[in-house]
Amino acid sequence: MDINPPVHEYTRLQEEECRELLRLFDQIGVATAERVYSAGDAIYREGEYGDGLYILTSGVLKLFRPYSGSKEATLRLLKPWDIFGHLAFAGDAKQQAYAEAVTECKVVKAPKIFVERAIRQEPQVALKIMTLFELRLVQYEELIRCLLPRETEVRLANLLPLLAHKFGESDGNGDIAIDLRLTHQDLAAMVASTRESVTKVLNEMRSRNVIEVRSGRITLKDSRALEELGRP
Amino acid sequence: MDINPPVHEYTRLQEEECRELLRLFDQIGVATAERVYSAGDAIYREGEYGDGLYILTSGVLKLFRPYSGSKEATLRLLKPWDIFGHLAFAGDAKQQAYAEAVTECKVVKAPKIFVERAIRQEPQVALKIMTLFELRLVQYEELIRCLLPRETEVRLANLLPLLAHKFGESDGNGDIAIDLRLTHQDLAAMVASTRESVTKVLNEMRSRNVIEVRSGRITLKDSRALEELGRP
DNA sequence: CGTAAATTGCTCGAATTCTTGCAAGCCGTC
DNA sequence: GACGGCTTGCAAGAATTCGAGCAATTTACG
Repeated sequence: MDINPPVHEYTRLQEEECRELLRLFDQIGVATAERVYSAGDAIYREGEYGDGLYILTSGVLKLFRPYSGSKEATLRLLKPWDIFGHLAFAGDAKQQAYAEAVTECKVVKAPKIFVERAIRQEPQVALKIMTLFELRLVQYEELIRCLLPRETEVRLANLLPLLAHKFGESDGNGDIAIDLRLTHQDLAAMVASTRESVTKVLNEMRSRNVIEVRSGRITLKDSRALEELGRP
Repeated sequence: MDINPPVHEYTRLQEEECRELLRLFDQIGVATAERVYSAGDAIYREGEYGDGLYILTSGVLKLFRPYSGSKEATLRLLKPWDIFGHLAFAGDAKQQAYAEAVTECKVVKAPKIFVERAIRQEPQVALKIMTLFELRLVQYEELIRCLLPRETEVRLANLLPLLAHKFGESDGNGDIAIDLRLTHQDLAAMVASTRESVTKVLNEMRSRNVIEVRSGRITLKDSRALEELGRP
C-alpha cells in the first residue's frame, strides 16, 4: 500500500470527468473527430481560431509559445484526459499557443457548435466541462508559481514536484520517478531558463541526493528538501 | 471618433455576458449575496474552500500570492465584471490566492449549489459562465507572457499595454492613460521584480518619451516603441 | 497649514543568470 | 562496429538583478 499514491485526487477526478464527458458526447450524438498525431506534429498554431474543444486521450503533448525572439517556453505538458484549446461561445477566440505532439498521441476534437448544442441538451455536460476548465486554470496557476522566483534552482524545485505529481510513478521505496524522458533543454523551456543553468542546478541536487537521474529519467529522492528549496 | 477605442472587444463582451448572467441568476431566483468591501479588506484567503462564484461589480480588486518568503506577486488586477474564485462542481477546490479590495468595491457571490442548479435549469447560464472562464484563462496567459522574459524592462513593456488595455482611457491625442494610481511597488508586484528595477526602467521609458507619468498615472505615448521593447 | 508617512531617486557591491564556445559522453541507426 | 546526432559538462566574460541604505520629493491626514 502506497503512502504517497502516484495518482492524486485531481488526476483521478480529471480522468473520470473527461471519460464521462466523452460518453455523454457519444450519447447525445456529438460529431467528435479523433485523430492520431505523430511525435512532432502540430495540432494547432498560435493565432488560429479556436473552434472546438480538444481532448487528449493518449500520448503526451505540449503547449508552447515563443518569447524573447528565439526562445520557446512550454506552457503545459499534457497527459491523457487533459483538455486544451480556446473556444469562445460568444465572440471569437484565438489559440494563444502552439500545440505539438511530444509522443504519438490521439486527440479528440469536439466542434464548438456541437459542444454548445450538447450543453443546451444536457446540463451535465456543462458541469463536466467547467470542472475540466477549472483544473486547467489551476495548472496555469502552478506554472505562474514556478515562474515567480527568479533563481533557476527555486523554479526547478517547484516544477519537479509538479511533474512528479502528474507523470509520477511510485517505485516502491517511497520515491517518485517521473516517467518521461526529459532533456535539460526541455526542463529549461518549462521554467523559462537556459539549458546550462538547469544542468548546474540538477547536478547540485543530484550531489545532495535530492534527486536521482537514470537514463534521462528523474527520481525524487527527498521531497522535503525540494520543498525547502522551493520557498527560500 | 477614436482610432483606438479604449474599451476593447473582449472587455465589452465580458461586461455584457456578466450582466446577462446576473440577470439570469435573478430570474431563476439564485440567492446571490452582494457585499461591500473597503479598501484593504480581504474577500478570501489562500487555502479557503471555494464554494461560490465571485463577481466584481464595482471598484478594483487584486488577487495576489506570496512567494520567495516575504514577497507578494499580484496575479490579477480586477475591474468590474471580472469574475474570480475557484469552485469545483465535482470535488473540492481551494482558493489559490488572496483576494483583497484595492478600492472600495462591491462583490456578488453566488453559492456553488445555486450556480449548479441554475446551470441545470438554464443552459444559457453555463454558456455565459464558460465564456467568462475563458476570459479568465486568457488573463493568466497574458500574465505568463509577462513573466517569461527575465529583464524587467521587457516585462513592463508587456505589462503596460495590458493595463492600458484594461484600465485605459483614450485622452484624445491617441495616447492611452491608465486610470489607476499605481506605485512602482505595485508594478513590481505584477512583474515579480523589485521596486528599484521598476523605477529605473520607468525613468528610462519616460526619458525616451515612450510613457508619461503625471501624479502617479501612467500614459502610453508611443505604443509602437513599447511593442518593440516587448519582444527583443 | 503642518507634520508624518509614503513614494521616488540614486548608488554600490554581491549574486545570478545569460551567452558563447567547445569537449566529452550517450544513444540510435546504418 | 562505426558513424552521426543529440545530450551533457564545463568555463569565462558580459549583463542584469537584487539587496541595503539613504536623501529628496510627493502625498495624505490631522
